[in-house]
Amino acid sequence: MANSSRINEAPPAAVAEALKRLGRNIRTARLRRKLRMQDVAERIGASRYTVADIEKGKPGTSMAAYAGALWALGLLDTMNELADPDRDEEGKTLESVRSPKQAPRRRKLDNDF
Amino acid sequence: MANSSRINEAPPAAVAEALKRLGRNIRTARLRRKLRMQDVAERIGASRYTVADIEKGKPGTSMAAYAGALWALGLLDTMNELADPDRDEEGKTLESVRSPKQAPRRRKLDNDF
DNA sequence: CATCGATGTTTATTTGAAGCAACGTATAAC
DNA sequence: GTTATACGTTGCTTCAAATAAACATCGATG
Repeated sequence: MANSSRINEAPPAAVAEALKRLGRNIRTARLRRKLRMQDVAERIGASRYTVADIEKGKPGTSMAAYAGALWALGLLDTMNELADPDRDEEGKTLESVRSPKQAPRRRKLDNDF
Repeated sequence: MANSSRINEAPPAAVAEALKRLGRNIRTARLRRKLRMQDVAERIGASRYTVADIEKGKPGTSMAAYAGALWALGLLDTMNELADPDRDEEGKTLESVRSPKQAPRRRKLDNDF
């Protein structure tokens, strides 16, 4: 990354916690399968240091690295439900009759929410 | 070569597809909530270009950016099941009686798996 | 309890992610 | 149809993600 964005430098607590839990889950799955960090690294074409970052829940590490780790462990299918529109009940309620391809226009000094 | 890892440059097809689906899901959720890319960007402290990358499923974009987008849309809880050890039936089967904190040692020329 | 591989940590280096500005296109609101 | 805004895309700059080497520590296994 470059100009350091807040989401990577200091993510909201809920996000940071979610990443740490994901990292712990990935580590648990790896150890259950008796694989070394390097084994996972080789399967996804990365270094063992990147796998270590994933298991620490490092925010700035790439999405592909995380997804690749899941893939290497045979857990990629657990990603399919992520933000699944069919399960997004709140979203379905909010949706209007039509499905716009763009967000609605805002007035210049629209300071809502 | 420093920053270029295969997982970011050319992820496995299954991983690339999972990321694109996730990006589409996030876009659907955003539009249902009638938010602009910039609205989501401001909530997570990033630029609209990063949100655009997320919705395209760009592999190299940070995990925190993806998780932050889910958080901004109230969908972070869908991440809790990711690689959940309790649901990892294959992992539980593979696990030995004890839970080692390290992967087993390998011989030097161990070329298995 | 000794060995040696797995993992943590540091440092240095390189490359690409992220920001930003600018321009063009698409679309929704009128 | 007109217009203001959302979105797509490109080129450029900046700085952190990723790598690798080196060393320390942890821990599985005999």
